[in-house]
Amino acid sequence: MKKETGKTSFIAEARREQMIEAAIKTLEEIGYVKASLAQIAKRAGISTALISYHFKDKEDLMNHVLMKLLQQSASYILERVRRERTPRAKLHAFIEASLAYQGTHHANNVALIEIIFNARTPDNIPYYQLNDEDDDPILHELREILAEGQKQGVFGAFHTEVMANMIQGAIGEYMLNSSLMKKVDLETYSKELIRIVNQAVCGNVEAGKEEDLG
Amino acid sequence: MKKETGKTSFIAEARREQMIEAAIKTLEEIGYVKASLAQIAKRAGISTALISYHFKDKEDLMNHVLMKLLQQSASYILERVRRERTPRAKLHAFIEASLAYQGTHHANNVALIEIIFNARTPDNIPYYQLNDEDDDPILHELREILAEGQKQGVFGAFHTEVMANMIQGAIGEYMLNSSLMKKVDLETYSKELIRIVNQAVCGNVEAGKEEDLG
DNA sequence: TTTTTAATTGATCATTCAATCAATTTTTAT
DNA sequence: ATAAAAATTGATTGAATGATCAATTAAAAA
Repeated sequence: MKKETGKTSFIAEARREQMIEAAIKTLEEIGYVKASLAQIAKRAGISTALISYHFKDKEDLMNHVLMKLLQQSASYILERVRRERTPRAKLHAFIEASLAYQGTHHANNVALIEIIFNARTPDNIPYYQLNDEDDDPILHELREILAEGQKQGVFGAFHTEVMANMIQGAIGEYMLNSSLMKKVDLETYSKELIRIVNQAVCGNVEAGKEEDLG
Repeated sequence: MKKETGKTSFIAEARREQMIEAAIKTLEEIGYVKASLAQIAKRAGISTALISYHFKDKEDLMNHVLMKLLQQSASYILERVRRERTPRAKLHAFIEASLAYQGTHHANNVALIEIIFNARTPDNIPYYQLNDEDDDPILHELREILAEGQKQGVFGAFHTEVMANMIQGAIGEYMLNSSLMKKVDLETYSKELIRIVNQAVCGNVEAGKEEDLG
């Protein structure tokens, strides 16, 4: 890892992967504030200094963790959405896959939350206030599904940006609100949310026309 | 503040209030991780030791800040909801007030987020995973509005718990997602969200009967 | 006024942490 | 086999932090 070329050896890459996994486990177990390099190293079974050797600094490590978490959930969801053909089926798949991922990758979600709400850029801007550079690919897909449904006339009139974020918010709520998790199991929440959203997007196409809707 | 009686002098109470305000400002400006007692004291124009004198420890201070933030937003929202009479009007007021509070109390919301996603109990449980003891009074009100609307027959059939959390999630999304704030202004988001929710709760009361809805 | 109690401070302590470095082992290249 | 580069470690450093304490000032009670 001494050379500045983009190349990294297999062993270095494996180590980095190992550290990223250990970091995720650490974040889940004790949270960001207590997730010191020593704690992460302990879980990886290595020395603290080795982390500094493979990553520029702690922020660099956390950024790699974050990237991995985002890519993993995005590919999981998008893959399932793209199996479907119609906007309605895609929308259902989107909600179902988003919630299913949370159910099957709990540690990942906790780690994601810990990083997003704790990490800050060098100029001290919290990650949760960062506008995802280009754009969140998941939200982008959701927007496209909604727009396509409206174009095809199977969805009614509504403000797509607001609808998309409402759906995302409803999905995220299940991840954040643990008392909700206790009251409603994942399957029920998924099924009912799909039903409610379906009702919301179906809309009253004629009635909507009286006003200028986005 | 030496005596263990419940009484606190006026001056002590004012100081505590001042420190809580300084803590909110600090949390907004530099975030929880960097919000050391020294930073908070600096913004309050007092010495670090004085915080330890008036609060048991840092966690105690943060708990007081959190309580104040929760009470303030709850009273703001609930007061406006209770002015309305019909379930539909109450629901609209709920959404509008929740979003309006965010718009007019930005610092408070940032501080709230910082605490909820960073603070942990002594046994290391993050606040965001805590089931609000009894129950969140805001969510409770929302549930009641929805149930009452269904009872009166002005709302259709839907799973109230899921609907309530979907609405809360949609509201919270605006607070958390800053790229959304840039794309859609608060007034538009509020108006459109009310419209969408209205469509969702109105429901197709007859069509819903074919299945067993919660 | 005097005395007692409350409020406030500066200094200090022990701890924790990220980062660094020289030294050592392992891997790769010659 | 040997030299060179990469990987890994233990120890250390310097900075930051929460908490504590004796000392000082302000307020309240006597």
